[in-house]
Amino acid sequence: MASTRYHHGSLRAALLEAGLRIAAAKGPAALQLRDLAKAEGVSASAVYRHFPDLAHLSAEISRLARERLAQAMLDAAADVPEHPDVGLLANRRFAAIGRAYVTFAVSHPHLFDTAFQAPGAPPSRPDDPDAWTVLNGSLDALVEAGELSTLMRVEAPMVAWSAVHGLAGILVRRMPVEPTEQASAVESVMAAVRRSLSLRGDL
Amino acid sequence: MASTRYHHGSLRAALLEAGLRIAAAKGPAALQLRDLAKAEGVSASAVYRHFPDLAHLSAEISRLARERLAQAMLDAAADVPEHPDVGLLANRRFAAIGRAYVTFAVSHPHLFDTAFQAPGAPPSRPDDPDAWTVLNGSLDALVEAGELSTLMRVEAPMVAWSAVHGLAGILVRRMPVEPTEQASAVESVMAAVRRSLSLRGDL
DNA sequence: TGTACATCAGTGAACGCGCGTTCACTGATGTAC
DNA sequence: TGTACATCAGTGAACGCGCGTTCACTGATGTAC
Repeated sequence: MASTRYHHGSLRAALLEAGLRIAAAKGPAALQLRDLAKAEGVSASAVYRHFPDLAHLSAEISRLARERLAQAMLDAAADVPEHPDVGLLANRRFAAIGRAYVTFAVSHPHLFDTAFQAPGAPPSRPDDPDAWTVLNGSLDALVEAGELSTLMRVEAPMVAWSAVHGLAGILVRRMPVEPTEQASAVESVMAAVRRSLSLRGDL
Repeated sequence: MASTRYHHGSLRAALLEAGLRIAAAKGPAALQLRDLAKAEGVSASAVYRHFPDLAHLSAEISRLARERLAQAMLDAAADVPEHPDVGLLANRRFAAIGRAYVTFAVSHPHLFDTAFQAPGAPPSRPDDPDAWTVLNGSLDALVEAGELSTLMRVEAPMVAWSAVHGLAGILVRRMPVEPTEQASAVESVMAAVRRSLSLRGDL
């Protein structure tokens, strides 16, 4: 219905969506102004009605990619079924968000790259949701449930994030890991994080 | 002495060195054929005497960056003083190569990016030295010294590498970590890896 | 309700730039006799 | 030892391309009266 209109109506949002699509398919280097405009059937100069330049546009797309990742983590945590043992539940949710992080990276490697590429301009607003905040919320729940000591709580974010972020990066670039080993690699690293934080091993 | 000669003499090697210098200073995106040629005072087309195209040249530079990283790990291990307790020594060397990995990334962030960027072409020969091999050698030494179980040995490479690679990536992109926290973040993650592999805590 | 007009959101041609690459060439080097 | 010549490793001008961006413009929209 919007295809033949002279006024697009929501070009800004449409450009961001097209950017996510293009980035997911071809990687952040494929975010080119002319291609983004063409994807929406619009002239290249129309983009400048909504963004000062390409750097700002791709910064927004990068932020959206990070938000998708964070949302995948939230969704994974919400998918964990309720359980009377709140400690077990908190452990399972913590595991779920870690797994979701790696799964997102493997499923959408180009989007993962887009999320953590230097975007050339700072995004206009902070990530919402934000992966770091989601992780810390999960750790707070573990402390509240008495599953994680307040001492461990201090270093837990860096320990957990380093592990899953590194694993994600390794799997995305397919470094020395064969595809068959991927699943076991994920479980190995998740279990290692739990051991290093003295969390339960059996979930 | 080679500056005014019509024949450069060792242009291939010089281009690779210039590439490392440029990549270290400005990142892998700055590896442009004309700039590389200019850095050696040579016409752009001279490059084609030594490389089929830019993709192959940058693939070699990327490989050299990875080799530098691996060499930094080897050097760090070699710098650990000898000790009668071979178990302690193996632990210290393992810690040293992990620290060296992160230190290299923080000290040469652009080179770290260059090492793990998709280079557009496969390198002409395998990495030598190779970081993955160095890591595994270090783990073998731990097993030989009776410090690491053969069961843990299986998953140890992915666990250790994920942690340091992830930490390196986080610190390089300065995500939510303030500079003052960097040193403690490194020690936290290193200690976490040791705990997760049931290695000694006191080195 | 209808009309005038300011404002908004597009068009499309053009610009300048810098990129990787090609091409015909030429100076330097090494080897055969 | 000196010379002819094939080969190697450069030059430098040119090409085509695609990029982000600018500019004068015009069609569509909404608001005041």
